[in-house]
Amino acid sequence: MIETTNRVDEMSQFLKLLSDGTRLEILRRLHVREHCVCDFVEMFDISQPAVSRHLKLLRQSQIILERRERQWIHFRINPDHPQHDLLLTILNAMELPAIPNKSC
Amino acid sequence: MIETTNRVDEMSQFLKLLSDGTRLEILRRLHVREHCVCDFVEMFDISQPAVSRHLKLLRQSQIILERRERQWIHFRINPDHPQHDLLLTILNAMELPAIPNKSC
DNA sequence: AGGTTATATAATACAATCGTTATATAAACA
DNA sequence: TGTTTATATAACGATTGTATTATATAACCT
Repeated sequence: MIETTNRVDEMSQFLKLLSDGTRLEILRRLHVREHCVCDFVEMFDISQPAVSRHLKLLRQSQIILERRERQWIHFRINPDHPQHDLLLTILNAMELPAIPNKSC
Repeated sequence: MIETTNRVDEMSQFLKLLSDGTRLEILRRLHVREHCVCDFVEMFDISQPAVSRHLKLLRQSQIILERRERQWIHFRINPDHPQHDLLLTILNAMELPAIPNKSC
């Protein structure tokens, strides 16, 4: 049961990281394309340090990767994260369902 | 963007409910079969009121359904919950990967 | 070198979460 | 009716999460 407990703990940790609206929105944007910190600072109604902290949590858990280019730090989703597939499923589940075609 | 924000909020609320080890374990068990409160009280090293509170959160959000039978209350996963498919994906992601057969 | 821009960290306050113990309710049973 | 069993609620405390402001660091530009 230790094996199972670890899996539950890992999953609950992972889901905890996704269970914040700001972080989910960050990931939703990163799913579309790379963004720098300043994009998110503009985007949200919270302080720059608050944004920085959210990004740090996602980075520390390897859900996102960073790349410095001159003075900007760009973030992107890490496709090699163990739960990457699940992340995509969750992000897709937030998209609007496709509008069905009338008469193909 | 209001539409999107709502979707993000709903999802983060949903994931918050799943981001607790005890609740994930409860759901993992309910995925196998119905359980009564007393099963969970035996199973975990927390008090009966603590178990009751976790079940209340899952019930209030309609992730699980309850059924009273004599003095026991039985819980089961609600297959009609809007995020039911996602829940199953998450529960399955916690299972051990199948051991590949050597030479079929 | 000094100023500006981009980002991170520290200190702190507040709110949310999760546990506990004590108590209430509801059904079963003697 | 009184007791036992199953479950829920209330009150409270400890821990964690998330925000803020102030400050530090790092890169770039005169």
